[in-house]
Amino acid sequence: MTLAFDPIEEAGRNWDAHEWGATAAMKAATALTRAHQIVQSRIDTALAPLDLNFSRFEVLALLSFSQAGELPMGKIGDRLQVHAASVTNTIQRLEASGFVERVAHPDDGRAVLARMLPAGRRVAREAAGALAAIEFGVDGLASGARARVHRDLTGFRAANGDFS
Amino acid sequence: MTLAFDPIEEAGRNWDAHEWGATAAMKAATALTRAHQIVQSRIDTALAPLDLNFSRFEVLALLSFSQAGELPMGKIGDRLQVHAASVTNTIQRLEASGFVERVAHPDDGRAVLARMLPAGRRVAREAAGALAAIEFGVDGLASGARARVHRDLTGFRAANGDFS
DNA sequence: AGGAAATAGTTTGATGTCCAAGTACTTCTG
DNA sequence: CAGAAGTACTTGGACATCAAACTATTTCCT
Repeated sequence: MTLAFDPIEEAGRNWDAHEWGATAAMKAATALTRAHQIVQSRIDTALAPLDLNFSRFEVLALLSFSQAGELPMGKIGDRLQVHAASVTNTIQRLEASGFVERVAHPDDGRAVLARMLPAGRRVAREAAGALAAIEFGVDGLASGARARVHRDLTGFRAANGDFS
Repeated sequence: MTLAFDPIEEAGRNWDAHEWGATAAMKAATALTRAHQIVQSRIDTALAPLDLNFSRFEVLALLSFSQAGELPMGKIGDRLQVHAASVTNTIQRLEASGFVERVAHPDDGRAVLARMLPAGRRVAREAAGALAAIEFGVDGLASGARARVHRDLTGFRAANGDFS
């Protein structure tokens, strides 16, 4: 279903006509939402054949980059900025796929380590290739636009306390 | 939980170190995702006291802008680019809140019209004010950045067939 | 040392989204 | 004009996320 006009521009005209205010902000926020949906959908499509979605891939990538190939659950949640319950769910899914295992933390009886298994390391590399091949879904952004968006959104994230 | 560094930059360094490729694309896509999460969360927080979320608000806005204050379900899905099943769900929720009613389409026995009720029209206006007050969550983007992001992402959406 | 407070995870329940299948109605076609 | 094909919507199931309540363990404080 492709519309013959930009629904965001149409919404902007209506927004103005009704004097609802902040039209430019509305258009920027809505464009951001739509663009995100497109990117996410393309990424998930590329990862589906590998029995992964983006969340699960992010966990595998994080474990790939860690020294020992293992991290406590909480650390994973902090880094990926997702809720602890979501981490539990994601790790269970990865465990069911045979990509990670859960082991007790040696020094802290409360903590659980997620540890990468060989199949996980293999699929992570493969998934990275699949994502690079589709340019993370943003090949529709020329390199200039890509850098601008990255820079502007990084400033936005900083302004909103995403990191400091 | 605020990290003391940008996790996206950190991921970029690891990505490079492991030669996983397409680092710039990865950073742009990830920044887009995080920025979207921030905006969405701020919008939903602003709308929660009105018994709305962004999806339900979008439907009310669309109905507010329509001539008769009513639209067939399918039309709503097309415009907002969401699945028909999601429209059904969203309208049921709005109906339960007393914001819309569902009536049979006069000319097409298959179709159902969602029709705005007075309470819906009232809350839509109120919600629009609440969103304008927080600048749709993008007040962290200065007007220059806002226009750039809007323009670049509109180009991206067009390149991906979001409209033509 | 010993109880209060903090921390790490899991579980449960509410939301929301999509896909696939099903129902009902309309339009197309020979 | 009857059967085939298409369209509009709903339903049920899978999945993901988050918030709140709960368990277990550790740390802090006197």
